[in-house]
Amino acid sequence: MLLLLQSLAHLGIHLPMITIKDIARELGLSISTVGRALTDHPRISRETKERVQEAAERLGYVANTAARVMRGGSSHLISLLVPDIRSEFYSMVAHILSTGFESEGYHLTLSITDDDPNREMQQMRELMSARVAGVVIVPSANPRRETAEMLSKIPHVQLLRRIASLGDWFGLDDEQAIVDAANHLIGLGHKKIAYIGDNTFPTGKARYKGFRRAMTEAGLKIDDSLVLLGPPELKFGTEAVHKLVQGRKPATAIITGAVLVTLGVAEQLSKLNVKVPNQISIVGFGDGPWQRWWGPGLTTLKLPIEEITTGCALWLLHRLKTSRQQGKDPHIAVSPTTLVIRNSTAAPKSTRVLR
Amino acid sequence: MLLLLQSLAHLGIHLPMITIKDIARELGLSISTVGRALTDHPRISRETKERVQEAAERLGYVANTAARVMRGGSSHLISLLVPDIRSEFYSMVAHILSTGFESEGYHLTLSITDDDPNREMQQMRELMSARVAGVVIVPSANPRRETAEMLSKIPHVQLLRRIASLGDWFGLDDEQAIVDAANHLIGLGHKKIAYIGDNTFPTGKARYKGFRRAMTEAGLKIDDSLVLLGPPELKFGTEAVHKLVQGRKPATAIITGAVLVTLGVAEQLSKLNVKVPNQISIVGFGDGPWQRWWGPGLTTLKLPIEEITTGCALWLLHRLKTSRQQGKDPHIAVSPTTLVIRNSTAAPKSTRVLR
DNA sequence: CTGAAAGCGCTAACAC
DNA sequence: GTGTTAGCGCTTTCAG
Repeated sequence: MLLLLQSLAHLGIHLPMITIKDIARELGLSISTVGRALTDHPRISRETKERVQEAAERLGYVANTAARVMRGGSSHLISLLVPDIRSEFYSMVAHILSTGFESEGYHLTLSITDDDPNREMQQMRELMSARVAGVVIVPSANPRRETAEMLSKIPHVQLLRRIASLGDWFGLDDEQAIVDAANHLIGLGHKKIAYIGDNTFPTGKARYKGFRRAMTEAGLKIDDSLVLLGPPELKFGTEAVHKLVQGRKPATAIITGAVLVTLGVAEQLSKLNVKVPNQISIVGFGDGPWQRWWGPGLTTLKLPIEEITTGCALWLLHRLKTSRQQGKDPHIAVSPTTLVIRNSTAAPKSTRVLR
Repeated sequence: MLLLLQSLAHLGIHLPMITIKDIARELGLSISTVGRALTDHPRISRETKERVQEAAERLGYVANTAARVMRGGSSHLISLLVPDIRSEFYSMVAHILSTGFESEGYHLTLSITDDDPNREMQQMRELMSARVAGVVIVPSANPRRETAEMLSKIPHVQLLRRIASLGDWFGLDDEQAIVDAANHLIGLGHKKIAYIGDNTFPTGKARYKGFRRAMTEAGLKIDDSLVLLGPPELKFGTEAVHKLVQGRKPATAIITGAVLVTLGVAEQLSKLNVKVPNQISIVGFGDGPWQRWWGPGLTTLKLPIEEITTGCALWLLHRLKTSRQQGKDPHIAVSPTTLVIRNSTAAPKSTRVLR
């Protein structure tokens, strides 16, 4: 019989799933007894439990999540909303979350927003409809009000990017990161430092602020023609390099303020055969395997992704257990970045000549 | 009232969701009328539909997927099971699938198997329980029988790796890929070619077979001490390089037969300061940004990921529409790889000396 | 210890 | 054009 069913399945005939009712009929028990046996209810005899267990396995019974959810139970689904999972950044996040949640009985769903507030809202609608237990979101620059409303109804955490009105957040010390990068260059004697980064997202603004702060504190003037602000995308990085190269005022160093921008800039510098660090120094944002191999090795800001993602996961799981949140201030966790110095940064030519 | 509800929500008090019943009460209509209005039923007056629509939006109604699923409807969930989403490879797959499915009203869930058959089985149980509509799986080397049984009950496709008994598959022409790589090296005059790859998965076996075939067809002897077989992981790649370097018989070229192995080998060659292609040539497996920048530029096999993933997505969506599969042979789609020649391959020293 | 029955939210067959 | 009702699979009272 079982074999027959399987061969039917192999033919692509998808049979109805086995339910608690089937087991009850098979064993001549009532539905509720079977249900209790399956949930290890104390007032069920061991013998009955064993019989039920055996029958369940034999018939290939799989509990129906939908039914549980309908009764007000959890979907055991936690969703991750990111702009683009191809980023090594976000794929690392997804991996950690998926692994971490699974061990707690939760399952990860993945939504790509492409930084489009409408897609983001649409995805959130789906998630609300599926009654996801929780959400980890890297929000777009300007989430729709409806998105915020939906989020407010379920446990959620922001990751990396922060929209103040959305509550809890785990992220980087963005401003200080760029301050560190700039100070490193300033310490090497650079004065004409270009900044290529984002100014759309709060994180981007913070990084840019860090750049200005470091320059100001060092008593250096910021040359506006060396500040290129745009979306945190690979394409913007490549274009920015073009502009920089074509501009009259030469920079002796570049700081990039976003992961993909760094990739675009690096790619373009290679393509244009710019000598690093002879012609120009560069400090990147984000570290991984390729940053070690690119040109002379990229001096870059290493981001504590594992750290903040793990923190984020633990926090959300905690929130899911303690159903009711304290009506307190949002939880904010800021993690520091680390400047990894390789060979893409050196003293500027003029300085070295003067020495 | 609405404002009150929202402020409550902001305090973390998660209210019960609005149901079709609430709308009915609000409007003094019956439940079924509201239900029909929401699904744009023909026999409902326009006026009623508009009133219902308005009320639904005002109250923030979100349909309950669980209820739909319980009635035999689709969960609109499609699952992707991969060993490790951090691979640029699989994250690309995830991105394409998520985007592609979303436009068809499906949502992607992500399961990490870590190539562990038990985790794989456990994940599948969860998915069956959640009544996912379909599954895209990169199977582990030896899936548990129960995993196969569960898969047989729902529409599914294998991606990249293929277990014959699991049916439909979209993958690469693995054997031919390595034949191309080997022929390139053989054409350059290499005779002592090392192969570092996997021999656990069917795909790995096919690649290794390609290596042997190319060597045999060229009349070259395969030196077993130059064949290093192990799991398709970064660590194995680095270890393999160590063994190769310590071995007495020197290879003049390396072929790597897996993406992560390539990464490990490349990393290790850099670390050991091996001159490429002077001391040794190398052909990698898989292309991306870093392969261009690594050392002199890595000659490598470019994989048509977008192509096979898109094909895979379309096929699965098709299967979901035509509920009943033809009881025919499994659908097999093989896509060719492309050898991208950069500067990590050159004629072996001895040959050049002789010229 | 076990059974009967209600109800979660929605859809659809059946009234009117 | 709209209302009534049954039932999807499961949990959870309430009865034995």
